[in-house]
Amino acid sequence: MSLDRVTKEHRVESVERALSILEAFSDRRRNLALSELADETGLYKSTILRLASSLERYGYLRRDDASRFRLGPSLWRLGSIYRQDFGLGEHIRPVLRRLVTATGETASFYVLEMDERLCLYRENSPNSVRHHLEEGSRLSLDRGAAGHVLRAYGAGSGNAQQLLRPDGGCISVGERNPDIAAVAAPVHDRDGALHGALAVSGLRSRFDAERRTHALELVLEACRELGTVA
Amino acid sequence: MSLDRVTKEHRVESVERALSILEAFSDRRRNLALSELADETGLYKSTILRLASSLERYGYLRRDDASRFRLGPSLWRLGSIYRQDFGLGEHIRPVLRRLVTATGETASFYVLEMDERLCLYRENSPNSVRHHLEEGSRLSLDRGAAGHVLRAYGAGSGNAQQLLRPDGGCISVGERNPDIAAVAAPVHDRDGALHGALAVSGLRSRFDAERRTHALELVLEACRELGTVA
DNA sequence: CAATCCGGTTCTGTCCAGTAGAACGCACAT
DNA sequence: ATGTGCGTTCTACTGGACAGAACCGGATTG
Repeated sequence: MSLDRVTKEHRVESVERALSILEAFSDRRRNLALSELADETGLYKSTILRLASSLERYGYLRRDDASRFRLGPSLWRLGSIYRQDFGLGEHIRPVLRRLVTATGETASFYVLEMDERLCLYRENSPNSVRHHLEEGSRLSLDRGAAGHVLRAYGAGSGNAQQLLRPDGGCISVGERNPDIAAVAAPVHDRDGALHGALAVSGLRSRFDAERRTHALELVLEACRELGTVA
Repeated sequence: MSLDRVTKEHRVESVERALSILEAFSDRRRNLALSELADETGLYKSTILRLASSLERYGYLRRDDASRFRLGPSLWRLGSIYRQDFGLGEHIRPVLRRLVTATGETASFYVLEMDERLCLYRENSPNSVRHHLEEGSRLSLDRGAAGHVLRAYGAGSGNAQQLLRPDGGCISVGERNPDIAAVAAPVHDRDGALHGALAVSGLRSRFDAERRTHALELVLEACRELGTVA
């Protein structure tokens, strides 16, 4: 009987213990002491040291001069391969940059992963000093224009359709962050399947209704352009 | 007795088996069949399926509609945290972009990891159509201006010092790729420790001796600027 | 049409890999 | 001098993980 692979019973407990060590890190917690890892994962320190030794050997973890653990270079290397698999290569940054220039706001590209969105590319606006979000960030799908777009086109969520405009894009104001407004639209690949969502976002005080409408036009046009290379 | 951590005997074989599955992927081989993974890793297919189940569950691997394995989103997310740890945030892309604009060539930032260099940031020149190198790429240290710089300042290699210019930078022509010339210089952090190397590279037919000298001046200036934020 | 091949999946007896958790050493605080 | 907390080492014990055969289904070949 063929179970769904992700939920199937097969598992290797040691591997999942090791991965749970890696999962303890976040952009707010980029280095951790042994005791902190023990607290976070519930693993014994001796267990962590053994697992960490293997992770270090393969470059997934490292230890700094103060014996604190940090994530290792193999993650960046393999993560970059994951991103390359979306096939946007050298095309997306110029497109994002044009959007930044034309709108004065930050431009991003998100993909749908499970029940979240993941930021693959981001070009910050020189104007946005406290709009801090990094490539690699995970965000929810239930707030923000890009979340609605990914939910509507990719996750088959009926209610997200209602949040879309007739042109297929979406505008949100102060949903994920009260001060931020965003516009987004879907990028489809040649087969018509959802590839990701292109978004422009900025402080709502500057990114007003008129500018949002104009930005969405530019985003929709950029999505059509990206759709020809995906 | 305190052994060097990376070479110490402790290891968890199952974890290293799982990681060897991830290591089978590269930018040239972004999706693999079960049999290909078996060939590449030497593991039994049943072993791979068990290990892969855990990797999938944590988002490190996924399977597409054709049952081929691909790297998963967790690698991009954690890899981005690794890159953030270098603290270059929003400062480096504008610096790289200025170098691209001023020189007409591609600009990159590399860090030293073990006995290799790893590309963390890259801004491609619109001119360079076949100068294909991605963020995340690993390169050797023994060829190319950036490799020499990282070896000289970070790996304590005596002979690399000789390849440096009096101003601390380096120029290379056709070392790693016969058609490519590059200039590079070190970025130090506030403590004076090596942070990474900034490089500009392009086709040697266009990136001639005069332009390289000028580019190196700009790179050295940019390195000083980046040194104040690292 | 039957036989063969190949890739992916399932199953289970066996064994040793991996864990739990105590003990230890060291630095720092009281 | 004593107590605390962190990181490291050690080992008896157990169940996690593997090897590898068997199976299934689709594609190919004769």
